[in-house]
Amino acid sequence: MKYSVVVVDDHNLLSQAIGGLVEGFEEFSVLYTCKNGQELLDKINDTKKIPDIVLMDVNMPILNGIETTQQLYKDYPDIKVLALSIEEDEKTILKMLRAGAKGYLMKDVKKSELEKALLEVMEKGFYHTNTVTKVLVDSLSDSEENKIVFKEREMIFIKYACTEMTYREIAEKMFLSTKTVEGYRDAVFEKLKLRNRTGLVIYAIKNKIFIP
Amino acid sequence: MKYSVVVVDDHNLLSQAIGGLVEGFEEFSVLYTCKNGQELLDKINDTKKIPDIVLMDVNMPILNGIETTQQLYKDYPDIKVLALSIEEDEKTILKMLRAGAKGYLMKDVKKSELEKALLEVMEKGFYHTNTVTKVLVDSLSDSEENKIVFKEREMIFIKYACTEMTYREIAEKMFLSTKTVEGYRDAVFEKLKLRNRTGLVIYAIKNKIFIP
DNA sequence: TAAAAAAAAGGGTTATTACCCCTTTTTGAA
DNA sequence: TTCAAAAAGGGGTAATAACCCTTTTTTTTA
Repeated sequence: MKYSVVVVDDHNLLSQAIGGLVEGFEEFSVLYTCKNGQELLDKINDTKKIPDIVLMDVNMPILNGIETTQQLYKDYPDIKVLALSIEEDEKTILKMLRAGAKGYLMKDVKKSELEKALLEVMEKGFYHTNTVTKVLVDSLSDSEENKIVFKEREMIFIKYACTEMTYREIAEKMFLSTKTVEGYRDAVFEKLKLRNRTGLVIYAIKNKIFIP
Repeated sequence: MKYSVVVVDDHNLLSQAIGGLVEGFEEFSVLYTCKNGQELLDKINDTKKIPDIVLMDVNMPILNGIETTQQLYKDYPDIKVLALSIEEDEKTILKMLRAGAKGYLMKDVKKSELEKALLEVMEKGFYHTNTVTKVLVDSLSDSEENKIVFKEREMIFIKYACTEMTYREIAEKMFLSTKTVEGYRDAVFEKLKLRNRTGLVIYAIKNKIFIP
């Protein structure tokens, strides 16, 4: 019995091409394809056709790969997700893996590597390229031994950032230029892999840096 | 013995004019004047010349009237603050009063009213114009009888706003246009008198609308 | 004391936010 | 059934935020 694969990608051409490759593999066959995460979740719920493995694009309209994977992992923990993306940045890779993906491939992956990845995910439970492994190791040193450590000034900045003050106002309070304050913001965002202040406030409250 | 007054305003002309008026009052005399809040706090700490009443501008560089009043109220609760501003908007008035101001006058106040206000603040503890009283009454109905009530959709919006999602992403999640989502934001900000999402996140966590 | 790290700040760009205005459609109650 | 909210959304704009990259000065430490 072949493993069943679902391809989720908003680019019709690409998803068909990938589907074609998969059909060519000895051990795999395509169950169906979807144009976005919502379509996948709906299809699984409606038809109960549950794939063994999902080849998931990360950037899709309606419901993106990260959110879809989270949802899927919650409702169907046995379905393996193998991420397939053009993006290679650390943040995205980590988010996808944290969401439950078993592997992360670039879209320019060779046929042979795709097959290898699919097989390893089904048999070993994961498949990681060197790039992804490095990201994992780096993130590990952030969360275990090294922990995330803020400098004095960064800590002060975080506390001010947990108010309604603009960066200009924070700069006035700290007797610095706004550019310096924005520098602290960038450093803190990088350390915590954040996109905006909303995330910082939640982090600060969670970690009792700021008590509301 | 006359009551001592300190005038804090970044406009030299205006602070001198006000100083002149105060000097003309039977019961008051000017102790000194300052160009911003920081200067006032420094002067009080350095010289220990503590005024009975401070005529405080709201919009000043370095340290504005709201923050200065908060600080002053914490360290010297006996010093009365009478706010003097060109701004007449609800948010500013409320912030100034919450910070501890005993009254709030427009800068185009007449000499006789200024004297009356100073006297009443010293003798009755407060002086409020009709405008300010209305703002107080309105804010009261928000915090006691009426309470702040959010509609269903506003609640959902608030929960999404407590993530790193942009409004565009929230709109996609809620199957609405960004304009509608921005409408919810405006409504919520108005109800809570907020300036930005940072304040909303803190409010939501404080009030257990969102648990991080 | 030379090299490295941290702190401060500037320049520039684009996206997002916050804040107005105002219109249409839907819905609910009088 | 009509009147009034509520819900959804459009247009425009200025300020702010986020994201780059670079430079100078100060502090640390190897």
